[in-house]
Amino acid sequence: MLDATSSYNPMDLRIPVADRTGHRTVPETTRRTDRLPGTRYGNRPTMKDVAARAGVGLKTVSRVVNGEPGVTAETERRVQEAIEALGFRRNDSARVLRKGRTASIGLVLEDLADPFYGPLSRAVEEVARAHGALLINGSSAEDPDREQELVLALCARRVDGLVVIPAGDDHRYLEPEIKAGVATVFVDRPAGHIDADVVVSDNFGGARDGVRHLIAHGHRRIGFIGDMPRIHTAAERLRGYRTALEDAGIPVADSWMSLGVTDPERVRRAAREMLSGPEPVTAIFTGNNRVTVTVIRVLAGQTRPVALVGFDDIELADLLQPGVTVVAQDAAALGRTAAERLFRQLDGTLLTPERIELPTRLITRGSGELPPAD
Amino acid sequence: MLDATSSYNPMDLRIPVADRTGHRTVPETTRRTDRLPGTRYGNRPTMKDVAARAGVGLKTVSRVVNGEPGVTAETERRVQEAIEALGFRRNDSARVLRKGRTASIGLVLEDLADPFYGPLSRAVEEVARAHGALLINGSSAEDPDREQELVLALCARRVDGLVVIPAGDDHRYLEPEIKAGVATVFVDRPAGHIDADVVVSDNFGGARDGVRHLIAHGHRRIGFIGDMPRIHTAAERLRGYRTALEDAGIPVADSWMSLGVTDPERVRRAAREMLSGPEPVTAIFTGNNRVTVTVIRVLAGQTRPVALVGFDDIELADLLQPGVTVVAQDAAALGRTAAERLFRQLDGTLLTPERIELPTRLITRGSGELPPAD
DNA sequence: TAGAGCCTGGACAACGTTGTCACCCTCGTA
DNA sequence: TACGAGGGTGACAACGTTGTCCAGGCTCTA
Repeated sequence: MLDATSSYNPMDLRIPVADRTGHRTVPETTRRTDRLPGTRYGNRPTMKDVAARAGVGLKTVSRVVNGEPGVTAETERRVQEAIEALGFRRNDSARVLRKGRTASIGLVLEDLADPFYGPLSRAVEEVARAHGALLINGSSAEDPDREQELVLALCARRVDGLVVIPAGDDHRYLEPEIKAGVATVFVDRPAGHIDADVVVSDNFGGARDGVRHLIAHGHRRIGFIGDMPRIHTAAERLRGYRTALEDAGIPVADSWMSLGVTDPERVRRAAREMLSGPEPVTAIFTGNNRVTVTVIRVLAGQTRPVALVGFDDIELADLLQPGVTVVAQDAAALGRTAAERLFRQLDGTLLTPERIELPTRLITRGSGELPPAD
Repeated sequence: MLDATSSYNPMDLRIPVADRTGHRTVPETTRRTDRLPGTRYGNRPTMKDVAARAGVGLKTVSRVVNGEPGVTAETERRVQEAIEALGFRRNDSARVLRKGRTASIGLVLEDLADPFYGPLSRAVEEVARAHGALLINGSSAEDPDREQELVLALCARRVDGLVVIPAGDDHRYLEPEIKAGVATVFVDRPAGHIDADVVVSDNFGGARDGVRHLIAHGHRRIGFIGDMPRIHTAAERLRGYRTALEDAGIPVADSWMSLGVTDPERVRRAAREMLSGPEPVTAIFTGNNRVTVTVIRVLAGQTRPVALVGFDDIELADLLQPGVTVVAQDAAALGRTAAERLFRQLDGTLLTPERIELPTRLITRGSGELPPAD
């Protein structure tokens, strides 16, 4: 992972999973000597330099820079002049060390490139901005180890708070951090084995309603294609699917369900399988946006019309023929709610962890209203 | 912007545009007293605490934590034990102050929620990760002031480098920073008034090819709907459009062009206008993904078929009727290339600023091959 | 005129870490 | 026994900022 040929070699952020201290265990050879003293920060001027040039004390410069009272207009002018002349900019690293707050929060999600997480991330950023904090992002790529590595690196940076979309299902490694005062909110999926704030969509209810919708339009054989049930959202949606069928007195056939398939090729195969055979499904419920998109492609190649309801809204869904009926969740609202709770934790106005469930919305556009064709 | 009712009040990151020092000018009343001494970082243990507990010197703890040689197995064991018992984690803020590198880079883009920037951002993150650095993201919302504010806040944090998708067209404010050693790469659009690394798509060539494609299919009256020409990409695409028409000897009518419209309502109106009147256009070239999506909706409501080529690929474009022909750019490649150049600057292996242009690709799917219907 | 009180400014320590350097101990050799 | 070499260890300063505290000069009043 580390590029040993590079001479840019900052502190290693990779934290071995077995190790909570944030220390490196990489071989000595990948390390480089420190930058020479005097070249740090490319020789940026400090407050001391400004003070010398303005002929005032160090603290006076600090006062001017921070807009603190107690400096005459004339002194302030001299200081400003020196600041301008030297191109001084306050070093927030030192400030952070002194003040104990970093004014930054961390967001660990699955994949920044996923259209579902973009709006979520942006919403978190906006709330952070409103509170004067910057946002540090990281993608876990659905890998629990990488999630932990990222989270602990952020803790070592002493971010004030964490918004985490969990990849793993055990977050006890965060206990010491939370105890030490790192505000933490889990989004989209709950935390594992620890008591923490959680903001999720009503995955169960949404999936159940989506499948009920298909049943209401006459379908009895309904397929389900979703992610690995070890992912909480996937499991909940599967549970909603099962519940809807059971409530309607429809026994579920194993051949209708495809779990844990995620790459397009396997999704295609799974869809084709449940659409063939002696008792093919007449409708499909898809467990997330990526699966939906792939299944749409498969259905476009079918002669017989097959009904479809997907979890997550997708762009242009209304322009397809037929329009795609979906169970939509509000990604931005998830992010916003989570971030707001985070800052309320930091305020101290929020004390007991809570689980918040945001409603989903069924959007009918045609594909979910097709009658069964058998 | 600052939430004065909140008791979480970290250092203000908003930097007045007229002021380069990073100091605050907000009214005194929004400030709070410092956290009480002793409560900083929620009372996290330091190396000193670990040293005391293990009965060793401070420096020995540092050595163990950093995997430096020269510690006996027995001493190391005692230190590790103390680390474990106290839940110590190294404070990277202090480390950063001492070492002069932050192992983080900043990415300022327009909107994290835009499907074009998600993959770009992810690509930058991956490269950063490979170099052991974290990524701090910020959205400028296409506001030059906000861009500058963000960039300078990141500089105050002493990020090692910056990847910037400019919103403004004057970046002289970055000169002192670059001189001070902050690596900088501009992506998607060039920097204004400074000499810096730039990675862009071939906006001119892509647009020209797209419009040529329409001309090759018999169109003579071709509309253009794009963003404000003050945005470099928009201007380049407009230039490509004009060039293609001129090369074909087709005089351009003002009524065919709609510039600077960006919100869906105005895009709709602009499209309808160029589709009505005595000499309606028979084809439209759209300047970016958002405009394309809106125009698709308008065209879906038209009885007469109108050809369409859009800049930027969009998801599901192949499943629409007809499929949408686009000029695609590779967002991930833009991000990757930029980030790699950034780290080469930090290496010192990259000395002179360069302009890199990545090719675009015309993807024909049907909408661009419709013949003119007049 | 003296004392009180305010305004301005600066010296100093502290935040938690790392680099430098010197110390001590052990071991091997003269 | 004395001495040098070398490995393990810790004291100390420094990174750049901010909070505390105090000094000196001023104004105002009794």
